[in-house]
Amino acid sequence: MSPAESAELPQWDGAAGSPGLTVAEAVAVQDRLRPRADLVGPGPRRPATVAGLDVAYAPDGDLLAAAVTVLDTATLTVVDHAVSVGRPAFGYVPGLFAFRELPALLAALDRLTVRPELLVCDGHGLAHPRRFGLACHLGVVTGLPAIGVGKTPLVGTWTGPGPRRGDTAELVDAGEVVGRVLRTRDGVKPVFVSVGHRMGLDNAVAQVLASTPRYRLPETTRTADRLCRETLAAATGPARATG
DNA sequence: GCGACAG
DNA sequence: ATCTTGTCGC
Repeated sequence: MSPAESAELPQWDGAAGSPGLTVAEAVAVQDRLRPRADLVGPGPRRPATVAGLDVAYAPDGDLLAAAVTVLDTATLTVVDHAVSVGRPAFGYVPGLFAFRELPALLAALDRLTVRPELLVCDGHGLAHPRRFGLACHLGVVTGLPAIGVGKTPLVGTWTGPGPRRGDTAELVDAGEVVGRVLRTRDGVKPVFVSVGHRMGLDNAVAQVLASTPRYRLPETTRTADRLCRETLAAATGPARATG
């Protein structure tokens, strides 16, 4: 990467380890934004496009690359994409993920030329200790329908689901249904689906199934994951010759 | 008080 | 998230 490009890397307040917000302030922000999340939807039943978002971190944790891919739902092929490179905006605090990744994700979203009809986030939405995970935050901030698809649980308990693709179990936390545990492939570890914004849980599960024709994770997540890793590699490895 | 804890 | 050897299977 050229010096000119490096100079344009987005820089957000607070380098890693010195966040611009305190934990208490971040929690207060979540409490203030939570009422603005639409958890009912139902959201578009047949969206034409769906976006995947993901972030990759450099080994030292000082640099990150965010990627957004927009897929045509009919073919599940990428029709648009964008990336951003920067520093984590907050330390790693389970429950405060958005403050770490959201700035970079928003920067990438801003560079899209196609406005996706749904955001599929790598992480949770409602299935969060304060019911305001990354997917809720991203949805509220962008105004777009958003759902969370987590690979591991953050909160909640469940029983099942059955062993076949499409089998589900309720994800329950403190007596509330906060999401659904969904088997996307026969005999493979399930994923955790929760509502983010402007989409109901039934539809969220349907959208995830529609985007997992072959692997455990949605094509949205897979394409975004690949893109952010490639972007990070390009921003890190090769371009350090003269040193 | 102690452990667990999205990415 | 990232690191990392080996192993099972299409």
